Amino acid sequence: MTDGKLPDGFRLRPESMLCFDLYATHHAVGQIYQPLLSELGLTYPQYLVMVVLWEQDGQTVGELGARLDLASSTLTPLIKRLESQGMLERKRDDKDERKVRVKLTAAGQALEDRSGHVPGCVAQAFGLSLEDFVKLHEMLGKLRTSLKAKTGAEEA
Amino acid sequence: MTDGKLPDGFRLRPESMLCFDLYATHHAVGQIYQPLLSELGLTYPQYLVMVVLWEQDGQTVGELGARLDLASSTLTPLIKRLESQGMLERKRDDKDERKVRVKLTAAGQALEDRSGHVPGCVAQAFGLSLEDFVKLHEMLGKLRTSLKAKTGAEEA
DNA sequence: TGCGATTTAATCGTACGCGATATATATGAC
DNA sequence: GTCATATATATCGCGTACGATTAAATCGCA
Repeated sequence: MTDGKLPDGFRLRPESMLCFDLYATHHAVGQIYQPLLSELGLTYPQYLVMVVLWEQDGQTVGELGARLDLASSTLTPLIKRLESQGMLERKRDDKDERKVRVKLTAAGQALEDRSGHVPGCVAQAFGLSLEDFVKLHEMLGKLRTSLKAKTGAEEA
Repeated sequence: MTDGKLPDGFRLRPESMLCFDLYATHHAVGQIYQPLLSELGLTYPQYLVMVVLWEQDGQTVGELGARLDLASSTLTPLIKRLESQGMLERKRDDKDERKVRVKLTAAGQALEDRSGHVPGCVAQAFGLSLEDFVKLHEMLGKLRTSLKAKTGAEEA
């Protein structure tokens, strides 16, 4: 693969293209999350933001974006929707007024417990062995590292 | 994983969540495709539709949707944009007027050659060994099968 | 100190993506 | 043949997503 060549039979058949795999799998995962999250009043991207905040509260919009690979043009409206739902508050940083810090409300913190079953349900739907789970996690991480190096390469 | 339990340390850390992996990797792949496809005047989803049509021309909207896991609410406007760009034509099926058949124009067919470098460029950016490539393809396929069985399960 | 360059969010326009709904066509029971 | 049902696509409203731009705050450095 490092020579930029694909083996015969993999070329252009959508089912054999990794981009298609990721596209379709990402889709299918969304379908699994959707009913679980709608009970909590969250969309899938909103859930990811909450997960990141549950891990560390009070992050800036930029820090959330770095974690989730999202631009402010996506995050700002998304966060405002979560704010209007009472899950969090937006407040300018005291030291640096350019930054907006996102802090969970009590309701936002409480949602972590109410969502405790979600990872287990999803993991069960995955139906992967622990070995495959870890292997997949590793390979996707490696893939992302390679892709991001490539994305940034032309800018240097 | 089949017992719905995650090993300690994987719980809720976004970097360890497979949904996050897929989300972020899907993202990163989009970033790789974007500059390549913008030269061709295509978005990433539009490219996927074209790939499916290059494989077999004249499919119905429903068949395209089945391949790409997309509803008509997504496909209809997307296909209309491709039509207005002169890449394809939409025509009601003679036998069944409910169906819309999508046929490539000469320009749409010609685009296949102009896009010939894309899969190789992307594969190179992936930076995976052939072994990892095939393994990842297999695991994502297995994962999708499991997820789709789960998605349809409640409906039965 | 002053002022241009950089950083950080927000805004805008376009394009997905989906659930719910609408509309037109086809099918089947009788 | 008629009407209920099913199927195929289209439409609508909402919520992402992103590139380009804007505006405000901060920083760097002469």
